[in-house]
Amino acid sequence: MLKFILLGLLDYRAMTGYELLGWINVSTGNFWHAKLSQVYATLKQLEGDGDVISHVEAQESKPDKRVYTITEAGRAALADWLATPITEHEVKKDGLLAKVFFTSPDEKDALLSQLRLQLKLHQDKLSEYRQEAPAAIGQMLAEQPELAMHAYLWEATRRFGEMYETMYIAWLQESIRTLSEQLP
Amino acid sequence: MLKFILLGLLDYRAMTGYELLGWINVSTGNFWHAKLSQVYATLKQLEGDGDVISHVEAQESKPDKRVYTITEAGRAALADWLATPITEHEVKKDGLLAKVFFTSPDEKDALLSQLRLQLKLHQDKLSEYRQEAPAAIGQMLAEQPELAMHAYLWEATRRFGEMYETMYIAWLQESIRTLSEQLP
DNA sequence: TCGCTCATGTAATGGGTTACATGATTCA
DNA sequence: TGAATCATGTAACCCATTACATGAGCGA
Repeated sequence: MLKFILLGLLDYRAMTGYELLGWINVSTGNFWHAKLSQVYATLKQLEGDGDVISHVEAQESKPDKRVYTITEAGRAALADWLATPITEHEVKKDGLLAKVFFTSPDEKDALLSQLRLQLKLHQDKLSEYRQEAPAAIGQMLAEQPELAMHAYLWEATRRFGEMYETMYIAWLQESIRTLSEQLP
Repeated sequence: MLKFILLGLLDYRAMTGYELLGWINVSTGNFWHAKLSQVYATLKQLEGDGDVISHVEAQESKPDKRVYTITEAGRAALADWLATPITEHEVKKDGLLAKVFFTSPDEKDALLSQLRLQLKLHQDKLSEYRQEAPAAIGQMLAEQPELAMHAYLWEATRRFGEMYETMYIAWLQESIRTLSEQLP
């Protein structure tokens, strides 16, 4: 539900669609992401539902921008979503696991090289969670010092990313080792 | 791509849509899932593309069934997909993390009880990976002993589920502990 | 001069969920 | 008697991606 991600961010402060995507990329990118086109489409839908309102601001030496502000109805919708607990186990989808599952056992070398490529991708992501992500939290706090208490929650989600990538790397290393022994 | 999951399963043996969903639930459910309606729709699409063919079989005291068989073109499409490496970091989506991120810091109690509910869900899932999942692999091997080499690959994906749930539980426990101290 | 940042959107298509519609057999 | 299993599908809708379309300013 990108809808709620946008409402959550607009609850911090009014922003344009372009700015929203910037925040998504540095903060919620860990657990939710979107394309700019979807951000604009969703904002339009939110405005139609009365959850946000917008106005156009002219700028010097930059294009005009449309700034979105959350409404009371929008705050209520957000609070409602936050208060609704998730009671089912959320199912993940992972294309790599699908390939591992269905690879033909005689394609051992191709599989192992795909796993080694993944290892590099996940190691890079891990160092991002350890370096860029804490910096992004600091940046957000610098812009909005009143959100200090929120930083603990942001940190918890960053920490998830760190633990997830650590686990993924451990699984890749274990799998590379055991499959290289087990497959013919 | 449910398409490739279905081709992968049909490469083991010919099956009906209903049977395919049964296998998805006990084997690939870990990394890919689908609704029955989507399975039927995707099979129809695959048949239109020439990747599978089907025929109807009459049964005693059961409804007629339509059995799908993979074609040479389907095998080629599957091999092609398997050979194409994933070169980008796959982005996950997680509704719980979204809620943690955007929860108001003064909703501490509501948040903690949502995290405790999740803890139970993930603990149940972990024991499923430790009990039902190995049994399902044994079951698949009993039905198709010629797939013995595939079992190493299936086990690798089962192991991912086990490690993922273990990590998720550790994160939940850590977050419950630290947030209950940090939030007011 | 080339690519990046800022800035906005629409249209077509694809992938997936929910709801609808049907019906026999078997087991508790 | 009621629920579960077996068995098939369609239609409407929602969410998301890709492609298209435009354009100024700035720094290398």
